[in-house]
Amino acid sequence: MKVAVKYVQARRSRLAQLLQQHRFLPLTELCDKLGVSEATARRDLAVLAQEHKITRTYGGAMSSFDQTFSSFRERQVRAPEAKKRIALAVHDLIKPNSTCFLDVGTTLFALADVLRQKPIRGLTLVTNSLPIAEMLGPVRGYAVHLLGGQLFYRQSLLLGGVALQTLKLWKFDHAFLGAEGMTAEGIWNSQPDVIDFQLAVFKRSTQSCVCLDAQKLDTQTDYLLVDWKANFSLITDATPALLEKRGIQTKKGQVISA
Amino acid sequence: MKVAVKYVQARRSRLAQLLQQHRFLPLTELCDKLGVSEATARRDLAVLAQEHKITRTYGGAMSSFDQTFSSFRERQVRAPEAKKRIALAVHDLIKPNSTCFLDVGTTLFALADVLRQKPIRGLTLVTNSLPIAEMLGPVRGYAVHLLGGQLFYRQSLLLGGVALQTLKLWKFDHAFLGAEGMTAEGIWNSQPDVIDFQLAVFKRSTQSCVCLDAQKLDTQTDYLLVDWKANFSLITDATPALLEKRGIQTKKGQVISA
DNA sequence: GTTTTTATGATTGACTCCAATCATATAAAG
DNA sequence: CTTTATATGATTGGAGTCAATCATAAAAAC
Repeated sequence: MKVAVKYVQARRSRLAQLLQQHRFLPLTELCDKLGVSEATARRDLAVLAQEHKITRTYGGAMSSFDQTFSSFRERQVRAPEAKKRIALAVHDLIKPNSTCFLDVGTTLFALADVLRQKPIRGLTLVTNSLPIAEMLGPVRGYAVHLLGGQLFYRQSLLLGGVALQTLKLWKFDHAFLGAEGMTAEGIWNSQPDVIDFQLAVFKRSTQSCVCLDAQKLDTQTDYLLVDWKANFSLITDATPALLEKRGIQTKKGQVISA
Repeated sequence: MKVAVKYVQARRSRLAQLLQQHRFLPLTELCDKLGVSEATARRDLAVLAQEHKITRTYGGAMSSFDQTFSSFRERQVRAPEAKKRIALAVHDLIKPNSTCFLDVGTTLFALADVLRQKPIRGLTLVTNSLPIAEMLGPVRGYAVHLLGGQLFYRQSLLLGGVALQTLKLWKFDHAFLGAEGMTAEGIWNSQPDVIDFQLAVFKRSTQSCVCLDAQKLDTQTDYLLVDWKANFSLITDATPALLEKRGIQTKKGQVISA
């Protein structure tokens, strides 16, 4: 039984929109929502797939537009077990009702995941990482703030003058930062404006922690963030013996082992 | 042929991680990536699904964590055609190399989608909406900035003192705002801090536009944003005749019809 | 008003996916 | 070293999905 062309187009529009709102919908559910048979839904999906408006899977469909910070999430995560251990060690440090800054990076993302799964009461969390904000935003009892700034999409982070300016409004109990490497000389990163930002975070924090796994040992990039005399803690899965073996001389109590 | 328990656990961890990095993977691809048979992959997926670490679908799997601003995206979108027309009308207004502010709301999200599909060269875009930042972040040639502030996850927006502060750093060629309703008296919204913020945006914009579809006619909420004497443009699919019929007296050239 | 076009749901046979079962081989336990 | 447990891949039969086909009914065109 033929229906009017404009009804068909409206139905297909609504179908595409439904799939934009859900990550995946099985065919039977699409039939229910649209009030059509499987055969009709299949034909609609075939047309929309051909127009690249949806993505077809076996038994269902999803939208074509990938609304996640895909370049961040596709990044190869190395040493996930070590990062998880560091994240758990950090979790043990954080007290209820405290204010923490979370930097960008896969170790901090692992920390966000632990904070999501094991919430700590009354936390105020400040970050410039959009995936971390996205991860922790739904957790009841958390007040999540973003610093703002220019969006660097590939790294899923916000930087620039605005971020530095809004940073000045904050005072953190703890700050948890990432870096690219650590050597006998200190902690290294590869972008000067990231370092500027991180130093600014240091200044505004009662306790500043750099979270690095053992794979970052002996990695030196272009810019020295801090040397070992500076006032910060290192949270790492590398043992004190291993650190000493690599010529890293830390102060008493500076290293927190994960 | 039995393999060690720790190999099984490592493989399952890697499987969960793979699915965190991709929205969906078919079973055959998971087999390829993990180097196991379908039967083994199915058993692994069954275990991970039971532990709520992944979501199983017919023919494949995806991660459990829903990494989109789901409360925003699940919101019922009404009058999508009208919103699309308004979005296209706005697109026609925007000149290359200009600086625009995009507010929160489903009409502005439709605008973001048009700006994604039909990019305008050299735009600087400022927003406090995370889905809009996420949508436009990947577009080459766009500089996307977020204002920062406290994350209101359900509305997927940033508000508060920080947002107002960082707003002061900007001057917009155009600002495109949403609202809850319009009557003979003016434009209405339902939250005072949203109105404070929007008025601050008005002040910093050469041209301020409110984008409302006809469904918002005769809708009055708690707070008046602006009356019709104020200096702003209305971009709407409601005809001038319909506006006049509802007792809305606009200034010459104030209404841009979509 | 008549003819043509086409969208629909039902049906069908082919294809894909699935869990259960089994034999085998290795890890784990004693 | 022996015995037990269990992870694996292959196989199987059942379940689910799929596109093609068809009859029907209404929209569209004339």
